[in-house]
Amino acid sequence: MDEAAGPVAGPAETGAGQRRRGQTVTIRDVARAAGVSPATVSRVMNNRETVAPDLARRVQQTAASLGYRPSAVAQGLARGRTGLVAITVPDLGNPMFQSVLRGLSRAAGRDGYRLLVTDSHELPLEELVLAQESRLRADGLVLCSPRSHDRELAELAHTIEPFVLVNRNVEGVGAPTVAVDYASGVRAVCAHLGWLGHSRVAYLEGPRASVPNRERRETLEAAAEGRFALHVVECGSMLEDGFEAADRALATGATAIVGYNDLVALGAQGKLDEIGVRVPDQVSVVGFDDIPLSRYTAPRLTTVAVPQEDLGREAWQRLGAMLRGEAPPADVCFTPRLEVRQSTGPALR
Amino acid sequence: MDEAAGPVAGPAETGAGQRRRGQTVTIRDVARAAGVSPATVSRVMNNRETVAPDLARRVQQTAASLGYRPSAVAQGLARGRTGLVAITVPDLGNPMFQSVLRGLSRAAGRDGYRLLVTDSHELPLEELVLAQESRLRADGLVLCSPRSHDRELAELAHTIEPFVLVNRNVEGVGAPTVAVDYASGVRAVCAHLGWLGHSRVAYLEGPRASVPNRERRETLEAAAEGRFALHVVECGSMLEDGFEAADRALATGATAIVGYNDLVALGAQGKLDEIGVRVPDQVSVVGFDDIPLSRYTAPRLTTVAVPQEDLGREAWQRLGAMLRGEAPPADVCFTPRLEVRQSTGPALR
DNA sequence: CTGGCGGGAGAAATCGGTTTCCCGGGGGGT
DNA sequence: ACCCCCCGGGAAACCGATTTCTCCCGCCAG
Repeated sequence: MDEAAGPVAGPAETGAGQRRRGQTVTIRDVARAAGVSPATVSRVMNNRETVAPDLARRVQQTAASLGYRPSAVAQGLARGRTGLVAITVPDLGNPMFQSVLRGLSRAAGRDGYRLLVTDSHELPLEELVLAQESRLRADGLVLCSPRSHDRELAELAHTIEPFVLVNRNVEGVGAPTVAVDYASGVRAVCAHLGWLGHSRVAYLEGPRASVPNRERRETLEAAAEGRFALHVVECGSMLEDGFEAADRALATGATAIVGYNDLVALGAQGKLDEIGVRVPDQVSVVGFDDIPLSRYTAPRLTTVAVPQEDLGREAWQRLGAMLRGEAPPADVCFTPRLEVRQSTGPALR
Repeated sequence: MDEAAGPVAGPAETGAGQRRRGQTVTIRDVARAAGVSPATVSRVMNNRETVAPDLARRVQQTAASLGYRPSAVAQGLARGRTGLVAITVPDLGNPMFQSVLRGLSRAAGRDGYRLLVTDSHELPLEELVLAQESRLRADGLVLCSPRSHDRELAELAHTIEPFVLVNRNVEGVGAPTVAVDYASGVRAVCAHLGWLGHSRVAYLEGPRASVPNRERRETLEAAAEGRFALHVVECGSMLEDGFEAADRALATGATAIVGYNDLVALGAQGKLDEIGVRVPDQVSVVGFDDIPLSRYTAPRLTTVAVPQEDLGREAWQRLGAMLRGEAPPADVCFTPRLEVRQSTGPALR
């Protein structure tokens, strides 16, 4: 229990620095202890070249010995930038968004920005409020797959600028956009299932507020026309939702189940396994996103692969540019790739 | 109602409130427009009772019509609190930490705090630097399963206070702690495997820097004494690591594989499936954490279940108390529960 | 009628840095 | 030898709020 064995403390305790309130060391304390002005300390801390080398060294030593660490908040106020990027996602528990997060985190981190993460819990109403609030504490915002209505988003757009939209296009909003052409993914799925001879397909529908969901459903409906019967089953976006919806999907007589996302598909697959329905022998299953786990389940999941980390990275390219006052790169739209694995097979006749 | 009492400063200056730099509406703009002092605007915005009702209303209307939104940064500086909590995790991609995050986010959110999330990418060296940096922008910190050495952590503890430790005990650090008694979990696993007749067990080891890993390994080694042969296989903390380590685990002749966590266990299970080794008929698999997916894989994973969201919630209880200046509740240590599912079975002789 | 009391609101200090402005001095050019 | 320019560094304004201190005014009691 060696208590005060402080290896750091050392030469502090100079008669100068009496703390007013807390024991935070301010720039003024350092200035006084080093016998210079706060301005000089600031210059030294920011590596301005206009300070004489020996003076700079002295200030640095003083700062170090006092354990001075500049207040990020005060810097934020003075500089007019916080060094934070806010990101709002519908569900932090979804690996898809985690990957986007990671991509963003890596890219922004390289430029010295940190992430302020907000989970809107799939609630369209809270979403924009949370986004606004986060934006207030950050320099920019990434709105990931927002569930809000176009109109509200457009109305409040000016309150969250600068921001980037990921996984969603909104008419009348001038924000840079990073999107995915899910429709082409859906068509690939249909072609694949058609080739395998499936004639009854069930779609496990995502949250009603989700725009990607609507897009997937509508594209499925359009592609199904004259090729196979499509049954839309209410579901959700999480594992449990898929698990519970599987029964209803089977009840439609479908031989192939398309999940709103991989979580839902895997949840359904779990249920099928539990009730002894073999995948893909009896029923095929398809997901969206290609979350890392899809590669490791048994059977491995056939899914529409989205370049998740790229989404985050591209988002930062645009947001970062705006923060630097540059024009952001043009909007980008990724074309997903159908990753055929083992959860799909010939239709059972 | 003396509206015209000319406190509106700018007589000659074309009366317009010209913005110096950006077009941010400040409290002074509102004050000028409403014909009051900034102090009064501040009082109104913070619902202080000492303002006459009609004046308050007028100020509110002015603020609204100008679209005034107080700067969170300036408030942070003036109030001495930012309303942010920082949390540092080794790997955001691990569902285990996501659940902790969610628990923390919910609990802290109820008290009006937002989360600043930092991923240390399993790098012990960066970890504390990142933590310090985050702490600077937040009012408190939650260090989740830190990989750093006890000594460094103890040395730097004062730079990140107030903070709470999750999933780790550190000698000589006065921080409140929320822990899990993994040792008892490990013993439960051993009892379970022993009962099933396993005599050769492989442990897929996590990151070297992970303290829970060391604890699990050592407890396993101790419990194995005289009961079964234990082979420690180098692995990691992610799906791919488990996938790649599975072969080496099999090569030891083990009939049961214990993964460092669920991801590793599931990765290994994926490999076993791929090479045609049946689980649990030929080999049993056990994980740690009980991430949501473990319930849905085929076969469903036997795992040591940790109350993940509770960890986050309890962490906030302690941090929140400290931020309020109260004494934090006593340290807590959860006892995990062995969740026996389908990935474990009798040993193949 | 007057002193005391209290509530409402403004002036100014403060929070902890950054940055502009300005001044004194040394060096170089003519 | 003189003048100008440049450079290092201090004083002070500023960023946008909060909060203390103070003042003014009206009301009530003596």
